[in-house]
Amino acid sequence: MTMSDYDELIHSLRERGHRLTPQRRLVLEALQHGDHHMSADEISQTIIAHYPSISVDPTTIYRTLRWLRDVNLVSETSLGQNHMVYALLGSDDHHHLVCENCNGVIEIDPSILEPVRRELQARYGFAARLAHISIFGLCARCQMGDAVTR
Amino acid sequence: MTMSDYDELIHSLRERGHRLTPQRRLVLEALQHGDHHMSADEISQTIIAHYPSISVDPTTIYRTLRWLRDVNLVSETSLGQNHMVYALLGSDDHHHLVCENCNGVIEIDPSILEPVRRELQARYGFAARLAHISIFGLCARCQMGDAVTR
DNA sequence: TAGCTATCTGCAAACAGTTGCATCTGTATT
DNA sequence: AATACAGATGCAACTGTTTGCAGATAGCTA
Ligand SMILES: [Mn+2]
Ligand SMILES: [Mn+2]
Ligand SMILES: [Zn+2]
Ligand SMILES: [Zn+2]
Repeated sequence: MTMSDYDELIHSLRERGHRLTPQRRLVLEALQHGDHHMSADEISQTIIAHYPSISVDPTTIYRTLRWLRDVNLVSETSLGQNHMVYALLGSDDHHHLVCENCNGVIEIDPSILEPVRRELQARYGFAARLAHISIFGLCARCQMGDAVTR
Repeated sequence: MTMSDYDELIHSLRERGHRLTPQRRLVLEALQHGDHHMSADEISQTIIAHYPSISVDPTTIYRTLRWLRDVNLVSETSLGQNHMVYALLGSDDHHHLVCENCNGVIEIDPSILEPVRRELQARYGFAARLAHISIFGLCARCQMGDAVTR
C-alpha cells in the first residue's frame, strides 16, 4: 500500500467515525514489521520490544484486530492451532491447505477460489471474503496409512 | 445412516483401537436427537435432560466431539458466533454463507465446492474436508450502505 | 484554542475450549 | 470368569478471546 493510499484510507475511515488512536497505529506498525502472519501475542511482544515504555492492553489488541478485519485491512486466519493469526491484506496473496493429521500447511494459489467467489455473487448476491483463508483436510502423505508423526 | 452401517462403523473403529464408551454413546444420541447443529453446551444440556442422573464432564464432551470429527462422523462449524457447532454428517448436506455484518446465515448447495475439492486433490494431493462449512462475507443487503441492523 | 461527545481504552470478570495427570474401564486375550 | 493394558474419563489449571462498564481521548465544531 502506498503512503497516499494509506492517507486516503484513514481519511475515509474518519468520515465513517473511526479514529486512528496510538494503540491502533502500534498494532498496524507491528503487523507491517513482522513479514509473516502474527498472533495477537506476537503483536503484543513486538510492540513491547519496539516501545518498552508503552503498554497496550490485550483487550485493545483483540478489538483493534477485529476492527482491522472488519474494515478489510487485515485477514484473520486459523492455521489449526488454538489461536488466530493476522496479516495485512494486499500482498503475498495465497490460501492455506492445513492437514488435520500432521498439522502441515501448504500455501496455494488463490485463483483456485475465484470461480466460487463469482458464483456466490451471481447466485446468492453474496460477497465472499475469501482472502488468506484455510481449507482443512488431509495432506497426500497422511491419506495413506494412519501412521502419524510430526 | 442405517443400523448395520452403524454396527459396521463401530466395528471398524474398534479394530483401530477406538472404544465406544457410555459417554460417547450419549453424545452421539444427543446429536441424533437435536435435528439442527448443536453447541457443546446444548449437547450437555440435552444429555442432562434425558438422563438427569448421569453427568458427562465438559472436557469429555469436547474430546468426544473432536474424536467424532476426526473419524469423520461429525462436522465442526463456525457460524460467526464465539462457539463451534456440531452436526452428524451424512444427511441434509449443505454449506453456509455467513454475513459478517448482520450475522445472517444462508444455506447453499454443496455442489458448488466440488470443483475446488477435485482440483485440490489433483494439484496438491490434498483431500479437503469440505463438509458443512461456512464462508464469510457480506450478504446482498449489507453490501449496499453500511446501515446496520439486526 | 477550548469544549463537546461519540468512540476508544483498560481493567476485571466471564466464556469456550485445551492440556496434564492420576485414575478408571472397554475390550482383547486367556 | 479373571487379567492386562491401551485408551478414555474427570478434575484442576490454564490459554485465547470476549464482554460490561467506567473513565479517557480523537477529532469535529466554533
Ligand atoms: Mn499465509
Ligand atoms: Mn448447517
Ligand atoms: Zn498431513
Ligand atoms: Zn448481512
